[in-house]
This record gives sequence, structure tokens and C-alpha cells, in this order.
Amino acid sequence: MPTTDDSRIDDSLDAAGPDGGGLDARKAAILNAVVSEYIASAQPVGSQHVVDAPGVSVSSATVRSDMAALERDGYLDQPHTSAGRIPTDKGYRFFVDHLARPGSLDALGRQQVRQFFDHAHGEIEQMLERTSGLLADLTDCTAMVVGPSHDSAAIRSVQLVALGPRLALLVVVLADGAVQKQSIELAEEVDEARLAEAAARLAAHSLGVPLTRVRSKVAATGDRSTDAVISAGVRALRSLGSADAGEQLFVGGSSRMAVAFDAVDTVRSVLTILEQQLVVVTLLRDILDTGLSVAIGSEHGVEPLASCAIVVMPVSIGGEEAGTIGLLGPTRMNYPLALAAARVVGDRLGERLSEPGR
Amino acid sequence: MPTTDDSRIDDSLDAAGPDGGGLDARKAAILNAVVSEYIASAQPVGSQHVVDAPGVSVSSATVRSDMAALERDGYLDQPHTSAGRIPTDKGYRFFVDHLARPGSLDALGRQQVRQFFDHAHGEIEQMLERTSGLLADLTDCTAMVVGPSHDSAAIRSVQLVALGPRLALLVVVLADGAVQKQSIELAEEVDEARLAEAAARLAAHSLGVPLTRVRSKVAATGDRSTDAVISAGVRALRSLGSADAGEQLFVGGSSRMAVAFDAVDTVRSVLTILEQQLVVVTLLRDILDTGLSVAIGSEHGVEPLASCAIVVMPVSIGGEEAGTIGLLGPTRMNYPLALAAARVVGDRLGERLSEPGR
DNA sequence: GTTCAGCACTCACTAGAGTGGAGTGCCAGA
DNA sequence: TCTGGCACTCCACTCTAGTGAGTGCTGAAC
Repeated sequence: MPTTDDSRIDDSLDAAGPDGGGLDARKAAILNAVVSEYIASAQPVGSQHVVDAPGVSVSSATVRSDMAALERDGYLDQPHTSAGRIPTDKGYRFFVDHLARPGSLDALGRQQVRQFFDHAHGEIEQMLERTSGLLADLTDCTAMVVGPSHDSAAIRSVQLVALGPRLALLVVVLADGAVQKQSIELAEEVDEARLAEAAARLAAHSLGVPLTRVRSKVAATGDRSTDAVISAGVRALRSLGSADAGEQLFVGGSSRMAVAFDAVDTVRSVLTILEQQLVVVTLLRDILDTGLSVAIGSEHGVEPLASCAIVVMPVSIGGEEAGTIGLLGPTRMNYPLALAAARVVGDRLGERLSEPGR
Repeated sequence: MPTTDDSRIDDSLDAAGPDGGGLDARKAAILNAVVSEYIASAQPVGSQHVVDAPGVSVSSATVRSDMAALERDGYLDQPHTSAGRIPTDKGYRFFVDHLARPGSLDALGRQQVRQFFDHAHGEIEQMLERTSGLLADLTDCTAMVVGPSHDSAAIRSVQLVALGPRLALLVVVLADGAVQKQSIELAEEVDEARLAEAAARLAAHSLGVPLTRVRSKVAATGDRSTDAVISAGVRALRSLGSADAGEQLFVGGSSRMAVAFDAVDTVRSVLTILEQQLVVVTLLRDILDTGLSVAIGSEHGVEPLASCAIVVMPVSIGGEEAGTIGLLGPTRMNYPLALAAARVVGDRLGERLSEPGR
């Protein structure tokens, strides 16, 4: 039983307004108690378990009639006639929007975060990968971390490295430190000098411009084979800039889904979704675009995740959006904790990424 | 003398020698039938189900007495007194070594493989990632693909790109097309010319040598700040060469584990293992080092995977070892199929990686 | 009008008994 | 050495209460 002091309940009801979502103070308190207890116990909550909750202080009979009203209004559901109540998606939504006290990490969690970022090292990809592990540890949810899109990062360096007689590697360094590569097959052997000349031309053509805005036209040098290399290089640059090459997804703690659900085929379908990078990235983006930070149950529209909730948090580097954090758990996840963890880790990650040192 | 009407059985028994593992022909045939049927049905196999199998042709009573002997010898197990038999790890081992007919992909699978490699494009990392998906699809197992170690690939290019006033990025291209990067924080601002000079020196110092063999001593240029950059660069190169940066792991189809087991905590513990890259890579390497291509149940010594079997297959590029393929499934997985898929895909992947064009 | 104690009712869950069936081990005889 | 027959075991399933947590309703008190 989570200890909740009365003043908090009153505060949150005040914050929700006198008619916060159409629920009077007692109904809100009852809903709060049901959701909290169901999150903790995963068992349907009966009227008797609610009478002692702060802000209720009426008999179980009265609670029952309020619960019946909450059910009529779609906040609660009953698995069967003689069972306790379970929150619906709408019930969780009200809880998240009006009732849940802004959570915070416990001391241990804060220490974990501090330690992590104190010792974090390595390049951005490893960092994001390990961040997903950290988030999963903190929240017991599956964590999804989407790396920054490089759409707007200017090209800092373009290089051609010969790997074989007719094979070269185009290596592009962007202003945000990302390195992208694409191999180029050449129609004929090209000597070092021509390769260097082509690289210089490519650099002149594209330096300072983001990958997405590399022009396809490039002035001819007069030398046929150099021109061929250059145009192949431009094609490669443009293909690197095309959409799907952008954001990387890191998923951590997918084993947590096997703990959250006892139905093995729920686990299977959720894992199947998590394997589809594009689906996950799009899903997180969609949720962010609707302006939500939590999507509960059917709200996100992905049917296999109907019994899941998703917490999203943008990561920003100096105001610029630079990635997304997502937490996936059952609808009865610990929302305050998840939101707090996502916020703290997101902020720290943003700071970290904006620091010059790796 | 029982008449064996199936030449395949005789072949495999011949291959195992007249005393293949200490089992006579009929016992081997019975074991074969039990394992095959258990793989197909996941139900304990009774004597009645075995009498019709090729190479048996004795009554169920005789089969029973043979089964009892097989149980005494540790090949079979009995969940309870009045149940059928289940293969032990030793039973699967005998099956894999002496009984299983070399499998092959069906027409559909072969077509999938062909299509995949015809349309495969992109850089090596994407290729390996998607290969893991292909293998999972083919075998219904979880697939693990370990990328090539770059230990022996010579450095082809070393470059320093300025990212900020006191921040540079070291970009290294290896002969096998791998690109590695490491950011370098500089103690003081360094101008372009000095950075270029330092890069040139670094290149001279390390070109043609694998990352693991970059010497830490480098001749001084006389210019203090250039020397500082160079020595930072050498440190960065050597840290890139240190062991753990090497092999990348790609896991595909982890949702398959949720289908293979109905106990949800088996699923959880297996997924937990799969999240630990280092454990998985080491495990695959250990199995390869013992010379096995299949590790069954407790053979691999990782306790949470006791109910799993692992098929491993090295991927080689022109004789050089260049990665590993692993398939993880329940001990009652389809070994012939898994071995065939791993072999075919491993071979094709090796060919593909050795082709110059991507 | 709101609240509450009391009451009848519902229904998942559990335990226990009974049954059918798949499977075994053993044994005597061919 | 193999086989048919036989007694036995034990899981899986069904059926039957019995239990208890929970409900909705109602009439009286405030």
C-alpha cells in the first residue's frame, strides 16, 4: 500500500480544477486508490481495500456505489460480476493526468544515474546502448533509445579510401561527430591521385551542407575517370542522406517484458514488435507528435501493444531535438517512476551529448 | 534378425561404426524414433509410437525393454513412472552425432536465401543485422550473428577531423572496410595545419599495421602542440585496438524464444542472457574452440540456457575466419534444419563478404 | 439527498473423488 | 531372444461441493 498523505491528493485535485475531468473529489480519490493498488498488486481491487485510502473515509457500501459510477463512466472495469475493479485505459489516463504525484527516483536510482554518467565513456552509439540498459534497470521496463537524426548536421569531412583495385570507401564525418560510410564500386581502376582529386572535389561540393541537401549536380573536371568517381561519390552521399539511414534504435531490457506479462503470447507479440526498428521509431515519433508523453493501451493504435503503455521523452541538445527515450511496460506500470527516470536520464543524456568531451 | 527396410538408417548406423557409441542397431533406431517424435510433438513418446518406425519392427514389449536399457544408459528420461520417454542431453547428442540425416532447406527456404543475398545491400553492419533476421525466419530459432573481428585488418587510412575548438575526431579505415572512430579532447586549441600535420604523422606511423599492433612510441616533430595531438591520437588508436571494441553481435528473432518455451521464466532468463553481448560472444567462441558445432543443454555450461541448444557455424572469407553464426533454440529444436540453414547462410555470407562490391 | 448496515447473490478458485487412458514392468511361453 | 498378456501406475480430465471475496440493492438514519 503506497503511503499517500492527504494534502497531496487535495493538491492534485485542486490542480485538476473543481471539476477535474468530471470527477468529484471522492471519486477521484477512489480512482486513485484503485489504480495505485492495482499497479502494486496486479489483482482486481475491491471496495474494502479502498475505504482506508486517504480522501475516501466513507463506508465500503458508498465506495461500491461510487465504483459503479466510475465503471459507468468508463474509468473502471470489472473482469466478472463478483470481482473487484480494474482500471481501464481511460482510468489510467485520468490517473496520469490528474492524480499521480510527480515521482522521483529513490536514492539508489539517483546514485545509479550519477555513477553511470560519471563513468560513461566511448562513442555515442555505445553510450546510447548502455543508456537503454540503465533505464531498464531503473524502471523495470523495456527501454528504447533513439539516437539523434543527422538530418541537419553539416558535413565536416569527406574522404575516399581505396580498399581494392576497383573498390573505394566513402567516409563522411558530420558536425555532430557521426561517421557514415558507403562503399563505392568503380567501373575501372582509378589511381590514388585521381581518387584524391575526386575526394577534394566532393569535399568542396558538400562541406558545410547536411547530407540531405547535397546537390546532385557537380561541375565536371574534364577528366573522364575522375568525373565518374565524383558522380558515384555524389550518388553515395545522397543515398546516405535518404531518410531511413538516419536514426538508430537501441532496445534494452526486453527480458523485462517476460516479467510483466504472464501470458506467453503477449510476450511474443510484444517482442515481435520490438524487433521491428522502423515500427518502434515511428511509434515513438507519432506519440511525441501528438504532444503526449504517455500513451496508454489502445491510445497508440498498435494492436499487439494494447496491454502496454509507453512513456516518451525527447532528448535535446541545447534546444535542438537530438533523440528520444521510450519506456515500454504493461499498462499497470509505475508511471511516476517511469516519467521521473525518463526525465532525469533524458536531461543528463542531453547534457552529456552536448559536452565537447566524448 | 530384424529386417531393416530403410537404407538411410543403415547408412547412418554404418557411419557411426558397428558399435556407434555403444548402441546396437535397434536401440539406435528406437532412440532415433523417440528423438524425432519428441522434437515434432513435444510430448513424451511411448513404446507404441515407436514400433512402426523404420529399423524397429519388434513388438512394443521389446521396445519397452530397450527403452528401459536406453534409460539406464542415460539416453532417455522418464518424467514419471507411467509416462513415455524424453531424450536427455546425451540422447540428443547421440542423435546429432550418429543418427540425424544431414538436413537441407526446403524449396521455400532456398528461395528466401537466394532472394536475400540477391537483394542484400548496404554496409556490413546492416547486412549482418538482416542476416540474423533471415536465419530466425528460416529456422524459427533465435539467431546470433557475430561480425568479423578487425584484429588483423591493416589500417588503410587515419584522419583527424576538427569538430570543435578543442575537440577532434579520429577516423580510422581498415582494410576490410570497417570504420572506427574515437573523439579526442585536446588540451589546447590546435589550428588546421597542425591537425593535418599530426594526421599525416599518425598515418605514417600506423598505415598497413593492424590496430592491435600500433606502437605507442612515436617520433617527436619538435612542435609541442602537434606532438600532443599525435600522442593523443596514438592513445586513441591503441584504445580502439584493445580487445572489447572488436566483434559486434546482432541478435535476431528473440521473440522465437517466447514460442519455444511455455514457461515464462525460462523465456525471461534466456532473454536476459541474450542481452549480455559479451556473454553471448564468449559462449559462441567457447563452443567453436571445443570443436563442436552443436552444444546441447548443459554442455555449454551456461546454467540459464540448460534447456537450450546452440548451433554454431564459423563464417570464413577466403579461409580467414570472419565471424560466427549461432542459432539458439530449445534442446528439442530441429537440428538438421538448423545445421543446414547455418551452413548455407554462413557460406553465402562468407562469399558475399569477400566480394569487393557490397 | 447522502450515507450506511444488512442481506442475498454471483462467481472464480480450490480441494477431493472418480474415471479413462496411455504408458510401464514383469513374466511365462514360443 | 522375442512376444502377448496382465497387473499396475499415475497423469489429465471431469464433476461436485464448499469457500470467500466481492457485488448490487434496499430501507433506515442522519
